[in-house]
Amino acid sequence: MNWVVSNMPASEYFKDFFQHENKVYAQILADIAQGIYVSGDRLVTTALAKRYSTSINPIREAIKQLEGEGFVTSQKNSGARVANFSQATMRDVFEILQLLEPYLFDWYTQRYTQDCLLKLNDVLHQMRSLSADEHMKFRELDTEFHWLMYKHHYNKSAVQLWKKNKLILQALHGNIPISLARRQHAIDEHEKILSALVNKKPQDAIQALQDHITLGGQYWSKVLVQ
Amino acid sequence: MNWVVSNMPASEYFKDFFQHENKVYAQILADIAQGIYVSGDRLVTTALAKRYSTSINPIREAIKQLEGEGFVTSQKNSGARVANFSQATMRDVFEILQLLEPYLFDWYTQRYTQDCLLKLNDVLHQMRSLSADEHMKFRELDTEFHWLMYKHHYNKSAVQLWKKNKLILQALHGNIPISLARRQHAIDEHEKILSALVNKKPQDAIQALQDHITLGGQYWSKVLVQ
DNA sequence: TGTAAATGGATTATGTGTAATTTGAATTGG
DNA sequence: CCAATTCAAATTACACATAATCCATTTACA
Repeated sequence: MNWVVSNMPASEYFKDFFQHENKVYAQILADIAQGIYVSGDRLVTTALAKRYSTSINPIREAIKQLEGEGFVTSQKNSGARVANFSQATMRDVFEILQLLEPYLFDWYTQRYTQDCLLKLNDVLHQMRSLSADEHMKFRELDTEFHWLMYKHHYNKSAVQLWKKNKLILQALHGNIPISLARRQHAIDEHEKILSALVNKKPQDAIQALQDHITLGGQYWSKVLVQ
Repeated sequence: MNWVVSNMPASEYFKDFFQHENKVYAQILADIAQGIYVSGDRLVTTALAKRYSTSINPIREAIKQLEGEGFVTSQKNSGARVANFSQATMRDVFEILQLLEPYLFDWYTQRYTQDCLLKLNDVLHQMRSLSADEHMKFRELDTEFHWLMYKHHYNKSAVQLWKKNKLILQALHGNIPISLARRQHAIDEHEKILSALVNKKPQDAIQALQDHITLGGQYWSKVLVQ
């Protein structure tokens, strides 16, 4: 466990992704997403209270909330731990995303404006211009690309669910670097989605999105096997 | 707000649906599902502490967990309320169920045994033999029918998600009676699913399930409009 | 002597009481 | 009739007491 206090980077269109009024809750979650606490780590209330300079109760409540969201598990009289994000979990998460994303995306294909596409293009441009070692930043931009398309969907529960599963993936990936090949593929896939949107071919866009998710899932399951 | 302490009925195959080690949490959730607390009701910690004869902290933690699960919303310094289960929420929930159920069911169509089908048939038989006024019991059996098919799915997050959304629906329906016509239709739809399974026609079964969900959604959205 | 059970102390979770800040509504005054 | 103030009630945070768990060491027995 690493004791650097996390400091989520926030790009322009991405600020709203991690925001939460409860400071302690947001910090713990960000620390889980950043891999400062990893799967299975104990979350000792007294230690966290010191770390975030508050008392035990706020910590306990934040942990309970995270437990409700599935990021944390706890056993009676034996405290809380970061949830077991195993390989099986990743398969589960990917399968849920595979259900959700086309659903969320479908709405977007009927509502997007020129301005939206410009923003997407901007993010894509940032992805291209990243240096080879900025893995975290790349993943963040990838998520941001999708976030821009889903965030205004009318089904807020579905959007929240997507966010939650994305965060779990982020926690699972941790700091594992992405291969440059996969990065290029991801950029290409995003490009394909974007161009289908520009050319007003929603069916192609949906197909491209589904391919993108499947390929991403395949890549990560291979990487995490070893 | 009605102050009868809830007492969830539990049929044979359904016991595991509401079980939770935390007594206070389970009680509050059951009370929300039963409509004892309805959408928008304040959850005053001191009152709940008296009601469940405990102190404020356990109540606060249970509420935080329920907040994480989406059953409760809270504003800073202004306490917690039962989440706003509006009509829009119902549409959202149905749409998520529409994504989830075929996914969960697909696995079942490849794994069910003769014994499973007998249980399903048993539940169906109970549904048929209910008296006209047992609305709650009917809905419970309906849920149980689906629960039997999904509970053993490998994707536990998806199963939990399904449960959560089912509970929200239950809270939304509250004690609204079901028309006898809809009851008969529901029975017919279940019958169709079951017979497709018996005849080993998984595609037909999945189609029947999708129809069943769509028709249920249509019925309830009409009922809740007035 | 080796292994398993038992013991005990330290650590941590859980539950209760209490003080302080905030809220929201009723009351008062203009 | 509207605005400011006051006051009760509830939330929040904190300190403390109790109870359970964990881990290392010791003890008992084959």
